[in-house]
Amino acid sequence: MDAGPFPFDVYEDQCPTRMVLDRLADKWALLLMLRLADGPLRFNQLRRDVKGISQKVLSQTLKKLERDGLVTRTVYPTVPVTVEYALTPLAQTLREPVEALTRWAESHMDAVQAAQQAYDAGAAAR
Amino acid sequence: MDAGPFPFDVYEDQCPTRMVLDRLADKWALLLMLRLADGPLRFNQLRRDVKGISQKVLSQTLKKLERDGLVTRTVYPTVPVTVEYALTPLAQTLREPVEALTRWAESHMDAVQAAQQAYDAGAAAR
DNA sequence: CTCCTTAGTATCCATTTGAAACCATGTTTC
DNA sequence: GAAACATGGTTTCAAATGGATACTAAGGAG
Repeated sequence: MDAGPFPFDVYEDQCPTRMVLDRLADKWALLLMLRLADGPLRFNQLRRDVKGISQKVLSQTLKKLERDGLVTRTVYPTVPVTVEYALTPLAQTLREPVEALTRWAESHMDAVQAAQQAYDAGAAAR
Repeated sequence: MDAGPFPFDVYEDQCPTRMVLDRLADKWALLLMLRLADGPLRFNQLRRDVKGISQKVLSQTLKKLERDGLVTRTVYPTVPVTVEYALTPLAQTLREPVEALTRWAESHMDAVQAAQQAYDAGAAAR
C-alpha cells in the first residue's frame, strides 16, 4: 500500500508538508485566521473576540502565524501604540479550506455529539 | 462587525462547533484519518506508518476518534489478537475537507518555508 | 497622583506530551 | 523448559506546553 495520491509522504518525519500541517492543526491559529478573514484587527480586539484565549497564547500564536507568512503585524505610532494584524495573500488562499472545515464541523456536530453520548453510555455499562 | 456567515459564533466559548473544531485541530488525529482513508489498518501498522507517534498517543488519539464516532475499533480473536481500525461513514464525509487542507499544505509549503527563513533572518538582525 | 488605555512580557502552576518500560497472551526458537 | 518475538495496549516519569495572573512602559484623563 502506497502513501496515496500525494507526491510527498506526509507520514514520514521531516516531510515539509507535515511541518506545515502541524502548524495548521492548532485550535487558536485556525480561530484567529477565521476571525481575521473579515478584516484586520488589533491585539486586544482579537483577545475580546476570540473568547478564552490568554494574552500569552494570543501573542505566541500571532508570532507563529507571522513567521509562517500568514499574518502581517503593523505598528502605528499612535498613543497608545496601535498594532494591527491582517491576513496575507497567502493566508487568503487558505481561507476556503479552513472555512470548509468549519462548515463540516457545523453540519456534523450533531452526529459527533450523539456518538460521544452513545460511547459514554456504553463505557458506563462496562 | 458580526461573526461572519456562520449560524453559530465559533468565537464564543461553549459553541459546539468550536468543540468539534478543537478535536479536528489535532496533528495526529488528522494524520491518522488520512492514513485510514485508504482502508482499515491495525494498531501496530498505524504505528509503523505514521512515524514519530508513540504508542500512548496513538492509543489515546484512536480512543478520542472512536468516541467522536469517526473511527471504529474491531477486535478479532486471533492469536495474537488483531485489532482493526477503520473510518466511519461520518469520517468519510470529512475526508474531502481534510485532503483539501493537505493539498494546500503541499502547494504552499514553499511559500511558508520562505517566509520562515525571511522572518528568522530579520529576527537575527534585530 | 491615581487610574485608564495600548500591547505585550514574566511568572507560576497545571495539564499534556513523549520516551521508555512493563504487562498479558500465545508461538516459535534454542 | 527458558528465551525471544509477536500482538495491543497501560504505566511511569521527565520535559514541554498551556493557561491564569501580575507586571511593564508610555501616555491621557480626571
